[in-house]
Amino acid sequence: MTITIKDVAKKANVAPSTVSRVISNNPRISEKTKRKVRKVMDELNYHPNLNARSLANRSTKSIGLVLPPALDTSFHNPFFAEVIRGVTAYSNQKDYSLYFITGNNEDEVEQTVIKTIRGRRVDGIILLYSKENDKIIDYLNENNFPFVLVGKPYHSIDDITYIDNDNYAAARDVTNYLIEHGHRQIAFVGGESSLLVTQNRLRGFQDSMQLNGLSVNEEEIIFTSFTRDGGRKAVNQLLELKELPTAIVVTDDVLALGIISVLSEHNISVPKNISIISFNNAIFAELANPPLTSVDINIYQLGNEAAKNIITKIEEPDGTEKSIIVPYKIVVRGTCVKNERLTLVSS
Amino acid sequence: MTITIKDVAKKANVAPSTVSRVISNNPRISEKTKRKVRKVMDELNYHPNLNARSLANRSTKSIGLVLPPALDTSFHNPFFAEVIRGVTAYSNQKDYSLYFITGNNEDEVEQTVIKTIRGRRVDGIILLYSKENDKIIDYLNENNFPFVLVGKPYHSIDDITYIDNDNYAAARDVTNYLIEHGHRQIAFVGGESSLLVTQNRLRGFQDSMQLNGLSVNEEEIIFTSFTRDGGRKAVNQLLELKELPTAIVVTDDVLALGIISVLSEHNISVPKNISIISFNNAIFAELANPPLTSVDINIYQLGNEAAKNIITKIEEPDGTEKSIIVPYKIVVRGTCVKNERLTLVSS
DNA sequence: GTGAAAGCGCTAACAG
DNA sequence: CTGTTAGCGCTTTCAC
Repeated sequence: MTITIKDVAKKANVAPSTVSRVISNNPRISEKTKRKVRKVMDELNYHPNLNARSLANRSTKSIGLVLPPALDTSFHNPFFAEVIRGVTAYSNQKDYSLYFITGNNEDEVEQTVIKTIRGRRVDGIILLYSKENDKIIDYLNENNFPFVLVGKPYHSIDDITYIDNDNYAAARDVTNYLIEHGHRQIAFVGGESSLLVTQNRLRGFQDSMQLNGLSVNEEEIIFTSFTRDGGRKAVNQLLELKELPTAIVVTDDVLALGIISVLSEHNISVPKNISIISFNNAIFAELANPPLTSVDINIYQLGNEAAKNIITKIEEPDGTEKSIIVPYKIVVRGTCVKNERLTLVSS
Repeated sequence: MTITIKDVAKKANVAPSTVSRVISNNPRISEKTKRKVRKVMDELNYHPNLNARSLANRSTKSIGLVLPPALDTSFHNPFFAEVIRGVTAYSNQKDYSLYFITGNNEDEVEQTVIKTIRGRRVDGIILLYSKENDKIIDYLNENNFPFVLVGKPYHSIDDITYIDNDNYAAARDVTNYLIEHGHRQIAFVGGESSLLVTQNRLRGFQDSMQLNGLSVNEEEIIFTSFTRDGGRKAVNQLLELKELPTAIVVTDDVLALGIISVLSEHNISVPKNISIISFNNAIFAELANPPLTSVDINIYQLGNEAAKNIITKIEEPDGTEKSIIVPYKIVVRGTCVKNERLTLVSS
């Protein structure tokens, strides 16, 4: 029923091996027979069986995309859709397919990764998130399996190729920006504290504050989840402070959204009563009310570079692919203004 | 280097076929040898080569997820992340993997679908969107390839299994809801008009209006894109009306977000000056400012049922899988209030 | 430049 | 209950 390489060979009066060579565009085949064979392939509407091919040549032309566990609130983050866009653009062009790897919890994800790799379903892996003590990264490293990380590695930073922004610098910039706008009491709200991106942005924030002679209390640093309850938790904690900060550095637009909404329940208006600056410039940052002042981290490019990196790594195993830092920039919109409140905090 | 079924067989003193049977948990193998073989598999850390297996038994245990072209603004819609969550939950449990199929434009998507299917990389397809004159759906239909559609088919509705909400009824409900709240002049804003979901919701809106003796001008029906510019375009068109509507039915939360934000640029506040009710109850509907009154269409369940459907279809080709209508409900939040404006429109 | 034949790692009759 | 034997559809030496 299914038409195979043999059918093509027979009809074109050549050997199967010749057809195979035509498929892979082997230069040792004459243009004449190439044309002849291609014509027959068209007539028969032939499409190669990719499993057979993968089995024979030990290559799948597929790459595995590892996402955080589907039950995590972060799974919904538009960040992933946008990285995947970037990945797709490049991988499609290079004729690579994407395998989607996730699970309901961390263990399931890990098991799926192992099964997929050992099952020889993919030639390489793109890890779409980075967190502390991640077993997957260790597995990949130990087994010398080609992979690239989107984000900063928790350890072995010199042995792992990664694509990331300079989140530390970005967070410093952002904090400096607030300080330049007259803010002195600034809080920090981040996502899960085990996420590397949270940690890096926190350090940038802290260093900027310190270098500017500003103090940060422990209660002004908050970790929470990407839900309304998460936003509520953060806001409640802020409300308990003797004085409300005049500005907040928020590590993610989704988080900012929730905080703004909950604040307005309390009749605290952004940016009039409090300024917010967040990260990622997700697609809806411009759709928010008010539109978010946010750090554009070039998510698309992050994905695109990751794809480029893993594919060349696969195709040139001896090549020495380097990690890449993607630039960022602050996009000023409507959540951030000069501090009008008189502040008694002195350096 | 790679350890195969033969290695396991040798070490366990059985034939390769026996090992194969143990893997597939064939009941005709004694518990004793099963244990023995499994022990050896563990010791050798054996994992089957899935390509070889797929080649031999003509089944991949993979399903293809077809997404809209990555360049479409709709690609970012959190809808997809949530359906995929639903799909994942079920497919993981059933030990199916997911292949990610998309492209930069419609043709690319179609080519990728064909290559993937003919290349025997997947056993079935879940189509994650439904639009007019979709070639992919025709291809799938003509080739009798197992697939299920999330959304309503454009044609051949009796030959295609689909998972959808009753979007027509939902839109009627929503419009009735606004009318019951005193609104008389109501506008409609939808996404791309070629999307079936847009069409179905529009019909529901129109019928409700008509049945309530309310008229709708052509200019009060607007199609636009999921961006701020899209929102701006819609708002501008509304501002040109002799009188601003007191309420809007919006087919998607993302759209609603943009409209609310642009309206507030014009000092038109939601819900004070205009009520909005939208669809999907996306993850950030509750995070918006104000939180969106939205129709919860149970996206997760949509995905879950789709997975269930396609997998049983694959495993029982003679079974008669039926289409499924997933329930919806209006979630009242903060974008919708009673019409306070005096209206002269009479029925 | 092209063909013959072996083999990738697994499953599926068929036999016993 | 288990082993033997042919493939699945392709690629890849090795000849010529």
